[in-house]
Amino acid sequence: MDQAGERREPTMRDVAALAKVSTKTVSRVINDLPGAGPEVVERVRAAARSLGYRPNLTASSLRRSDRRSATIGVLFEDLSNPFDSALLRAVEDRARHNGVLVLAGSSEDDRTLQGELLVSLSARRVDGVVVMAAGGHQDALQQERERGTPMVLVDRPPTFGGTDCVTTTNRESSREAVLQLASLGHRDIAFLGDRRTLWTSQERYTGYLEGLAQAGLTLREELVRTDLHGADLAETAATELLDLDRPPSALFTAQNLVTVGAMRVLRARDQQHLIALIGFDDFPLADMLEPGITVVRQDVPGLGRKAAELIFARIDGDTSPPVHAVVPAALVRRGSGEIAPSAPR
Amino acid sequence: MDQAGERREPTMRDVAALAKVSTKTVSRVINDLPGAGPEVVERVRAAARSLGYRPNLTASSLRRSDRRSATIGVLFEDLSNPFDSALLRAVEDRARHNGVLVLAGSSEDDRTLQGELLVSLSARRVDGVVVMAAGGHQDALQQERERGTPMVLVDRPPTFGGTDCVTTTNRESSREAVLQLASLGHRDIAFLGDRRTLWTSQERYTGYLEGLAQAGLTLREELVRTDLHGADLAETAATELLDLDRPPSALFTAQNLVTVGAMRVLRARDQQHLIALIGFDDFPLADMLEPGITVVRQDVPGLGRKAAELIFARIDGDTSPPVHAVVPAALVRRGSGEIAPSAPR
DNA sequence: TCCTCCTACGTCAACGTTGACGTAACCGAG
DNA sequence: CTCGGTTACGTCAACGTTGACGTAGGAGGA
Repeated sequence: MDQAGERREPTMRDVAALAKVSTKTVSRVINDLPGAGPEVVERVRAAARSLGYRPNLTASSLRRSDRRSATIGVLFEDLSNPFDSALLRAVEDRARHNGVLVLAGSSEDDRTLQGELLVSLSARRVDGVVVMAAGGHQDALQQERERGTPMVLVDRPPTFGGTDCVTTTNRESSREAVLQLASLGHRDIAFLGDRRTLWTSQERYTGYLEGLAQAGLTLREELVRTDLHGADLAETAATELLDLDRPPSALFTAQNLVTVGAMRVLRARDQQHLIALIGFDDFPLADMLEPGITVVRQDVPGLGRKAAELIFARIDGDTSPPVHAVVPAALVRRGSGEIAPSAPR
Repeated sequence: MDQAGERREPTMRDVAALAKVSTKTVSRVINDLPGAGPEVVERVRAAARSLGYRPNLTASSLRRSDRRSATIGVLFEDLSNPFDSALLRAVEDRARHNGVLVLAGSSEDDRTLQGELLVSLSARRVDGVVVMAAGGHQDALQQERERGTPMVLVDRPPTFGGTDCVTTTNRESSREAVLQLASLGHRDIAFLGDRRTLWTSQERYTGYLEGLAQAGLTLREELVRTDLHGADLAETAATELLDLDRPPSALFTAQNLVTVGAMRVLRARDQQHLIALIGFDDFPLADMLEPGITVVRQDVPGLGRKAAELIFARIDGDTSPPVHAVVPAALVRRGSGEIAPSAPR
């Protein structure tokens, strides 16, 4: 069997020859354009079928005036992360609806890699890109945007103007989580966050501060731990926090993997029923744990749908002012966030 | 700001004009081909940079003799499923290494949709496709394959010849799981499986039968439940099984979501420490549950890497006989699979 | 000195498709 | 019967790029 098949793909010319018409007429039939009589249409269709003809979209988009490739780029941090993949899926569904396919890539939160992928995408002349911006400066994104590429940022807003974005209620929901803990009597609430370069981390931290302030609590700086990228760093930080002379009675973990790391530590010390925990971002089976993990759940499909809507509107020529859409997240109470402080001091 | 930027992309012609050379020379410089003097190279590079020139890969691949698009298609069941997305990520990493991007789509185990996506991919002239075949007949896949498109199937083998595939040790690992349960004294081991049309389900069921036979146990047909697509159906089935007059003392759940459904039921009835459970396919946090869930863990990155290796070899013209690569899975003992039968009868 | 070979370019056409435009045949109205 | 309009095609060139091939000029050998 020929894996690298040598057969030339049939072209419009082949179909035209078989149907005894011009290639232009074949083009009309294939694209359902008027100007072809019924019997010619039938003849062309039959010829195309018998040759196994498939239109070549790359040639077509090269020649077409709108220059559309019917392809968009999606550049997320890590496609194997449940958050990212759920987002991708939501975008994909909306894209399919428009007959558009998705070129997907993982930037690993690395600006260089993100830039390279962006170049690869633009070399393929995608109609637009949906990007989860890597932390730090966004020069490459801005440059691409200024070249005219329709662009929507998700999860994190642009640091430059003129570009749509979709984010969640990071600050408000974080504040709500902290207020929930405070209302139970917690006075020592720790913050464990991801990289400080990430906008979401900053926003969630701000929400934490607002929550403390609103509850009349004072910030204990030693209870704030940031730059915890990955569950392992989170574990270390959680251990250190719990080993303090005056340890926190509640933890607010501001990211997925940070929550997991903190959970591991609590379980290892058998403190999961003593120390309250609220995490940002839901994860599968959070309800099956003992206790169930209270989380701020983002509306991931909602984020993806909105991002897709925006990018397709822009591709279709919508020139209204840039939008910053905010999709509300919700506090899901499952137990771990409803633990009262054990021994008030 | 112009979201739908009207600026025409600079072309080789523009660069050539500015550098006062022919487009062919620009082509040589851009592609690092010999036949351009050092100062011309510098002039062209400068012109390209100042115009912000970006090569148009679609035009290039149209004209090139090898006709490569440097893009492959990936068609999985559901990109938001952790198994699928981990697989995608592994393929993507290998692809990036070759300067290749990935067009990704979810077929939802629907043959029609899979066929449509396949057509979309081939219209974009992808260099090859990696497919998780939808259940049932694979006519569309076979047809595409016979047109000469390099193709590798993952997770499920082709029902037609001449095509590479990569699968895991479904049967052997299932047998091992059942033998593990039998060795603890379990005689009533239930099987809960996904759609019977799926090859993996069939293989895992066969492994279950082999395990029973090898342990000298007789099959009780009422303990076999299949076609459980999704956690909800699995819940119903598990409930019914546990309500039998002579309920199983151990469950072998042959798929991800089926395991989750069964777990929910066990927990709801507070039997998670009484009834043994082994699931096929690992999932995040399986170790954090009480008890930890014993699973057959597939080597997902290994599967993805192998699939990518095969597809790129074929794209590069490897015409050796088709391969069926098998990546070993491993039994991960965490507790739920090590529960002995409570009251032997 | 003349011829050959090589280097560094340029010219031209073609990849598969479609926009712009041309034209022959036909139709209905005046 | 003529004229304007419409329908159903066809012709041609161009999208951005590269393969095939041509050529001027210089280097080098006999």
